[in-house]
Amino acid sequence: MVTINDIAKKAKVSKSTVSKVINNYSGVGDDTKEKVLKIMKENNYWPNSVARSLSTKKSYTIGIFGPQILNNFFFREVFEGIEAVMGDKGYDLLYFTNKQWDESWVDYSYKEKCENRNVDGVIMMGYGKVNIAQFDRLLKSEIPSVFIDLDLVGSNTSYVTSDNTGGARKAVEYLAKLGHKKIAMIRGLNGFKVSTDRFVGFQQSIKALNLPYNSKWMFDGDYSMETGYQSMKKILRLEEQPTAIFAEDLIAIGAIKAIREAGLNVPEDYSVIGFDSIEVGRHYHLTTIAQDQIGLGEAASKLLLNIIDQKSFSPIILPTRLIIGETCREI
Amino acid sequence: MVTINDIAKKAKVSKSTVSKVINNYSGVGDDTKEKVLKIMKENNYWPNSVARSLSTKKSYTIGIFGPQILNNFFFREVFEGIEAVMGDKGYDLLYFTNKQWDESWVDYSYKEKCENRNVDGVIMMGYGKVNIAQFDRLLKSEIPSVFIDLDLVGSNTSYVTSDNTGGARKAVEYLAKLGHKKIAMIRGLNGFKVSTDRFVGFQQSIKALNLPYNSKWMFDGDYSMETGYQSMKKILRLEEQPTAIFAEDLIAIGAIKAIREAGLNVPEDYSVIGFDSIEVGRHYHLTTIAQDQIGLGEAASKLLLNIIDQKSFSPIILPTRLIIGETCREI
DNA sequence: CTGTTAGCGCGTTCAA
DNA sequence: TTGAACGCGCTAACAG
Repeated sequence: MVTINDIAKKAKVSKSTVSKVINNYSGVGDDTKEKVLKIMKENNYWPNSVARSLSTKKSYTIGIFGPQILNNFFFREVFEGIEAVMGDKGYDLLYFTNKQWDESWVDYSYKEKCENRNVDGVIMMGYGKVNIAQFDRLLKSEIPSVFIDLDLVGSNTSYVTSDNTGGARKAVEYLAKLGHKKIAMIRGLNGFKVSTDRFVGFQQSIKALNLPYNSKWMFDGDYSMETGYQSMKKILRLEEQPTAIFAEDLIAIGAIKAIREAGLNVPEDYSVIGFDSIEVGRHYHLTTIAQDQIGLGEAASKLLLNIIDQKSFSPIILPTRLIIGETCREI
Repeated sequence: MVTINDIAKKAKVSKSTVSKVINNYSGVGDDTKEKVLKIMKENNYWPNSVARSLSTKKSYTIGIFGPQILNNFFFREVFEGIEAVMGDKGYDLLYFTNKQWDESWVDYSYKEKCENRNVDGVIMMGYGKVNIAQFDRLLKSEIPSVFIDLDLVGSNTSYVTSDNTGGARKAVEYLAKLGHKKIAMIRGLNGFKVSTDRFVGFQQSIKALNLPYNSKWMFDGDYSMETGYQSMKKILRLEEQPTAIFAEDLIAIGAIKAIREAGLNVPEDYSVIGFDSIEVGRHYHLTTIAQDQIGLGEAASKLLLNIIDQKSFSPIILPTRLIIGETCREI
């Protein structure tokens, strides 16, 4: 590896002069500067980030934590948005694996892992209310951090999320416009803010539109097709039937599967509206409330960069959008 | 941030003694060792990786390059395998964004980017034959590297891939067993080794089984539903019709769409067999040749660790598996 | 405008 | 068994 010393020797100057050229500082003669630049290029030289960050405390690295990122098609798109913005600004991304240091640390040592790698900031995604206690030391530290879909704030912490409450209202309002009054909701992701918010929005609209609320039409589960499938089977056995189902995309797909297995059809027998707009949903022509996943990643990145620059740390709430597919009908 | 000096002072020993404790070296008294360990724990101390890698040249970081990783559901699963193995071994993953240093570098500076970040090794994925020239400096360097689906070898370079040739043969053999003789193939990913290999396997089987080969049944395109859709529309207009279609999953799904739009059915009118076994395919009950994506990531990681340890660098070819869905029928 | 020196946090000789 | 001194590659004060 070619180092600053190599360049200095070849250019017959001191390494601090080379350093000044690298950082484009003033106080270097035009001819020496040119000479140094020439030799740098000839040798494919670029200053080592690791050594650099040791003395500057700036690594141009953003840490990423998330227990479910890689096997989740939602976060995959968020990641895409992060990459675009951070790449433009000259940052690389350090994905922290689940490696553990010591049994006494388990995986609550976010702060130490960040300090250990000198990251300039960290994006946390895929965590719910249940994990909050784990973030204690991180939140109290000086490390700039942005949470996705978890409303934590602090002097160096903020968050980005979609307008889940408003999105759920949109879903109910759309169904109501089509004439639906009896609406079931299947929730996944228990203990996650997104789920709570959507439930709140659902209830707000039910009340505002004077629609009947029936606790038998409310279901809980995890974020899976299976939850939708099993919940829908229960709905099918109900005496008083809803005419529409509201559920996150993957769950909605499971529900559709159960409906079809029962010899019924969507939207003829039940209208189904999803939430998220994941790729798979498009193959079902699912009517859904879309989030802007890439936008979430971009917004999180810009917010984090602002926090790093000590500019602003106001949370960002992104709007949702109704996408009309073929799974809802007028009744 | 608490450093080795803080610990040394609090324990009233020199920092080199602390260093010896950290690295579990011999030559430290039991009582001093215990005292130091106690103070380390009390202060949530862990040695800084950045500083450490500067002197040891070992960063416990694996670099990841890939132009299409994040928006590709195939590589998402590969990534999952990488994370599992690397996490176990104490490595974190550095995802290189598309940031550029200088117009004269464009994005061919893999070697320098690796050196710049002191990564211990690098996994390259999503590249094809067309990119080979870009890897010249990387391959000639000492940096341990593993390519996924690109057969590059060297003293510190190796690769991992699926048995694409054999997989394609399996597909044709299965169709032949069902009575199909006239088989069309739609290829995506031009310029990529996987595509070439699959085509070779296809032709081998056609020859071995004495099936008719018709150049009008061969189609090229990119890896997209659209390619499948458009190619299938052309097939539908052909005088001499094939009875079965072989194509990568996403392409196969596009073909199915075209078939259905024409008022025909799968597998009644055409049998369709895919390759890859991506998640979306399961929603179509696609018969397909499955690769082990997670296994690819795991194998690449283990191979890279072996190269790092100077153990072995033999390429790894993973077997494929026929998954019988509902898109092929006996004729 | 240029070079010398010290220090970032850690590992590694080599004396003591 | 311990610690002082040096170096990893770079930046930043400070002299000259």
